[in-house]
Amino acid sequence: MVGIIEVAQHAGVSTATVSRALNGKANVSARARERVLKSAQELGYVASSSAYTLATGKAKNIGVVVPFIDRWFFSTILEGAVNAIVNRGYDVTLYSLSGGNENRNRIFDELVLRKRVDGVLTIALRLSESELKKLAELEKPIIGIGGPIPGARSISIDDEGAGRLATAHLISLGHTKIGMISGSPVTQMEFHQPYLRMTGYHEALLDANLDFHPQWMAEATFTIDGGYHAAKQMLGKPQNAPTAIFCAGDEIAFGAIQAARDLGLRVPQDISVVGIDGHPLAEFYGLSTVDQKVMNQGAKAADTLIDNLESGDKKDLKNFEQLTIWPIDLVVRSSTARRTDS
Amino acid sequence: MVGIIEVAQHAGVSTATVSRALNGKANVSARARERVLKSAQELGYVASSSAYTLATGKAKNIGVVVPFIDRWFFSTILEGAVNAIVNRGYDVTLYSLSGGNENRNRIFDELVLRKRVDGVLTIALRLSESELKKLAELEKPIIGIGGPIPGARSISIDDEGAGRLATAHLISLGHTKIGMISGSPVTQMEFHQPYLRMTGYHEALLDANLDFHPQWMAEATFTIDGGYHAAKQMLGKPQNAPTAIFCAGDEIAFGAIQAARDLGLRVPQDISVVGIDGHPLAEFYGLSTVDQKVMNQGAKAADTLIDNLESGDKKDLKNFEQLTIWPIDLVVRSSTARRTDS
DNA sequence: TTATTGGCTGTAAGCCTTTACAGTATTTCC
DNA sequence: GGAAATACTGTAAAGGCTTACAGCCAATAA
Repeated sequence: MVGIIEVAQHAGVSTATVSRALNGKANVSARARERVLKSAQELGYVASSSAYTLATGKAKNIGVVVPFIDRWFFSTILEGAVNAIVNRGYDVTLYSLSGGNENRNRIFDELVLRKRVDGVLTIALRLSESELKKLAELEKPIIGIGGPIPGARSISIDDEGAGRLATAHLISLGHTKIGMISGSPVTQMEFHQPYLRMTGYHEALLDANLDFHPQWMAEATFTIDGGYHAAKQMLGKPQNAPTAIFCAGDEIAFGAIQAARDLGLRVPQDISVVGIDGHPLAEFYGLSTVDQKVMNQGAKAADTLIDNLESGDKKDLKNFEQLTIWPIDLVVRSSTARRTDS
Repeated sequence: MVGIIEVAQHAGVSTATVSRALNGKANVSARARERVLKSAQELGYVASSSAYTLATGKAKNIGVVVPFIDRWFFSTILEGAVNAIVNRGYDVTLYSLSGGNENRNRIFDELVLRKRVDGVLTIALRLSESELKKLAELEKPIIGIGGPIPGARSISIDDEGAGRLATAHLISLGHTKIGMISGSPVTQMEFHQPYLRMTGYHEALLDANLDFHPQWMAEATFTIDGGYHAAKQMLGKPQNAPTAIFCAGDEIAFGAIQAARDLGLRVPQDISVVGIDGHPLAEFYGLSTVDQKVMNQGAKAADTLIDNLESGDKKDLKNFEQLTIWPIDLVVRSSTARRTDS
């Protein structure tokens, strides 16, 4: 295994100069730098990251914690975050909580403590008091996506506003019988998106002086089949069915569209459907949706975290609470239309 | 920051004893061990991983390389692998190639070389000559999922056999006009699954003395809308449409089912559809499919890799080529039925 | 009783970098 | 030409752990 000493000998300089040259530090003559670079290249030398970390205290590594990997929302944020992190020259250590909650303690205790990571990015995760305390003690910057984190930085859309926007869109099309299929939380430790989106729905109804009917409210897992079954129940009732449905997520909406069709209802003539997300299949299904540019959220959070890390500014490392509201955008397609009196 | 020295003082022993006790080594009296554990607990001590790695040469970390994260197949394997790895007490460093190929070199050069990882798990990735050489030189064990890797260990289903099995299932139901929607590779550096599955399809036809009609062959991206569009073309032709379709992936099959319905064809009465994968939505769509237990593949590969790593057996570290064929299983649901003469 | 063994324990070297500090060569300015 | 500043360069300490080796003591054997 070739180390810094071999490179130094090969280049005819000291290890200090090799280190300086390779790390782009000042105080290295052009000639020395060139020779070092060439030697390192030739010998295929790359500095040991553990020695680097031990000496500098920097791990060049970001810990990313997700509740699940194999779901569209999480994997998409992850994709955005991972690419952004790698582009900044950092590695990512991935922790998934899907393996069971007993891992959770270990993750926060050991992995962060062990100086494996310089900072932590959590996705759609509420942190417990003690977890926050631990992270704060270590002065590791944290950033969260999906909801506010007490004492730390975070990025989230305005879920309530998104619910209001989607519902208002339906109202503006003349709908008065508007149902909602909400999402059920997948784990205990998530944010209250479903609840907030529902609140937005209620507010929009209230603003328009529309009644809320409990039978127009359902809950489903954030999947196509969840949405399908819920919508089938809601739309299958012979009378008093809504003419429009707001779904808390796009996948739910895809299922709802499917269910409507299976019931012989035309979308959008007989029933309008709107979702939240901006799922890649929304285009295919012609789904009108509140786009929240999921992948970009991951990238943005990662960049913010690393900016933070690198802005030697100590004050920045203090994880003062700060919630950045991520913009959303209503994309109207063919699943919503003006209400037709039938 | 509390280090091993503080723990040693607190417990009234030497650092050597602390290290031995914490790592479960022999030659520590029960009393000393207990006191060390208690002190470490009280002080909230966890050994620095960089120091550990530097001293032992072990990173307790597995590098996982995927072409994409935000696609069902990859994220599911990843989920399985990550959970298995964490259960073995290792971390996972995740590399995605989706950010562009210029990252690829960096990943193999630096990240592995830098001793960040003890081993590498690649998912659905063909490795180049030089990448294999690099890994071999470093004597880092590698394992791949999705196809054979020259000179290294790998796990894969028999793609040709899967194609044969799916097609034979349709044939056994009396179908003679059998189409196939193949998948298009997403990146250059993937295995030839689409091609192999197609070969299996051809073989099965040949075995049954059935003709192959080029117009019954289409290609689609591995997505619902890809399958939808391809199937619509194939089934939309007024005459000589197939009565059954074999899709190279479940998502393609979902789209095909959709397309058939939109064309007024009943599944399975008018058209049978079979896929490959075992996607969680297969149940919902009633899709007959060749289940390849994707998540388990990830877990199995991870466990094999770590077994390898820990079986101090030097011979095992030689990455002798070895392809483990992963079992598949035809799951028959309601999307396939006996051909009815129409 | 003494000699041997075996179980524990501690000291200190080693893992591979980075970087403070001191030292040398070169340039600049009177 | 000499002094002072500048630009490099090298030596060696530090970072926090593991572990080889030597030392100690109590237990066992003779």
